[in-house]
Amino acid sequence: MSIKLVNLKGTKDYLPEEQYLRNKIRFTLEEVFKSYGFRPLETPILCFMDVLSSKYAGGAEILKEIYQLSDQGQRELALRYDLTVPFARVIGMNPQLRLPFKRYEIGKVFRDGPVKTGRMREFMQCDVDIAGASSMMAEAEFILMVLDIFDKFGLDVYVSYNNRKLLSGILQCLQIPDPKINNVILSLDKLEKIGPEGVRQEIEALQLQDDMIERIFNLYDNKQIDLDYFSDNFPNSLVKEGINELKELNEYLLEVDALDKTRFNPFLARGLDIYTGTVFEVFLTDGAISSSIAAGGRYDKIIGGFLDDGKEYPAVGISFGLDVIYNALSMKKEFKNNRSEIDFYIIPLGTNKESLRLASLLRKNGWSVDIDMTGRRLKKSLDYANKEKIPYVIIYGEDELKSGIIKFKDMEKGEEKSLSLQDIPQELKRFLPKN
RNA sequence: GUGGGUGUAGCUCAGUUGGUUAGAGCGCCAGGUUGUGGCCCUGGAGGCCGUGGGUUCGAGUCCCAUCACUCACCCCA
Repeated sequence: MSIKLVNLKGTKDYLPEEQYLRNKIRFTLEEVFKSYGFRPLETPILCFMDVLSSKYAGGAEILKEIYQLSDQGQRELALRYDLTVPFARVIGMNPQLRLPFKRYEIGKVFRDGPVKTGRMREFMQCDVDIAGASSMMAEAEFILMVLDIFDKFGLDVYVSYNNRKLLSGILQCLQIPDPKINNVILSLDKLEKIGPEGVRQEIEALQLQDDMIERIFNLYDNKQIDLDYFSDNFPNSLVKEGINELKELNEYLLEVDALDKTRFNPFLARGLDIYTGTVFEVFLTDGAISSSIAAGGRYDKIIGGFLDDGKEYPAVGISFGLDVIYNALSMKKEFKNNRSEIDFYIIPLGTNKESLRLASLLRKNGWSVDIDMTGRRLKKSLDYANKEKIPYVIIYGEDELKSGIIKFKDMEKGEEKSLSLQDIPQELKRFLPKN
């Protein structure tokens, strides 16, 4: 009986065509991360369960989604479900690290949760965080970095942002009972997604007093909404703090000409317990993908709470969804029908040894070279090169061996040129300059 | 977790009111005489018709169950 070849639900193989673009995305991300002074960090996927599950503000929900396992020593282990806990652990284990500590990590994380499109159980997370910075300069740099990155990808995006202090403070002012504040925030966060009517239904289901609901929606209906409006109408220390932070951030954004790419959205909330201040989400301007393609915010309490060492670790972070970016890019036509990464395909016709030597020579000169090793007919090999979208083919047969002149074929144009074997690297550079 | 949809070749799908050897296109491999691709022609490999029961002389087709995938809500980055 044969084994049934299947992947685990929520996992998948990324075949070369797809993986090529994924690698490119990853490379671009890393390049920009580095240019903003973030340094690479890699942490183990395999963790101790008690470290992963201790005192983390993620709450009990995420704990259910942790993959658990044990080793031969009966230790209770788990697969990491995000990159923030490992980040905090590294800070705790390395007190000599100078703050602010800026790192990025790109790696796989695992969640045993529901699977749907764009949501796997094993997936890539690209996190960039800075610990030890309380200034809004951190947020400004992150937003700037986001814009740089999507500019490189050629994707038109805007950054929606808010401050959690503002939203919570307003709701406090409205006398909404504490236990329900979170629910209201969650509903308001869906304004863009399900519209005001949907949100109204959800909030009405919370059985708040009617005048509270009306006041909430008055806010939404008021087009003139700005920071001064909030500070005038909601005298509350939290609101004030939030507004000051937003104002500081706005000044920075103005200075770096990023205001036209950012939108203040007073109802943006994001995941509940983690964020303490600024929150932001990145969306495609054309709305081709409705969910956010990157998101982050400030979480000043998490690392300190996790380490419990009496110190404070104000932190800001952002997470990029590799798969979402992939989806966005693959919708653009210039990313379809990508030519092969292979520059030349050598077809030996009774010249295996010499062809190997030629391949080696070309590779030393910086090209990617593939070579036929099946000995199949010439037309089959040409067809293969054609289907693989390899741009150039070199035909190296016995005639060429004798004359020292090989045939060099442009697969797209169909043109064929004769080139002297002696100075082939120089000749080929004229057709396909390497950078 | 709730509700809907779909399961037939590697992929996209046909498959009449139940009827005998299960189909197409694409892809893959090979051939259409010696070393020239993209088109065309021919052939080949590849299916327990998701799985298990039931109805029937007979089930890919009808019924039940189950599993998987998928979409929408719920929840969650």
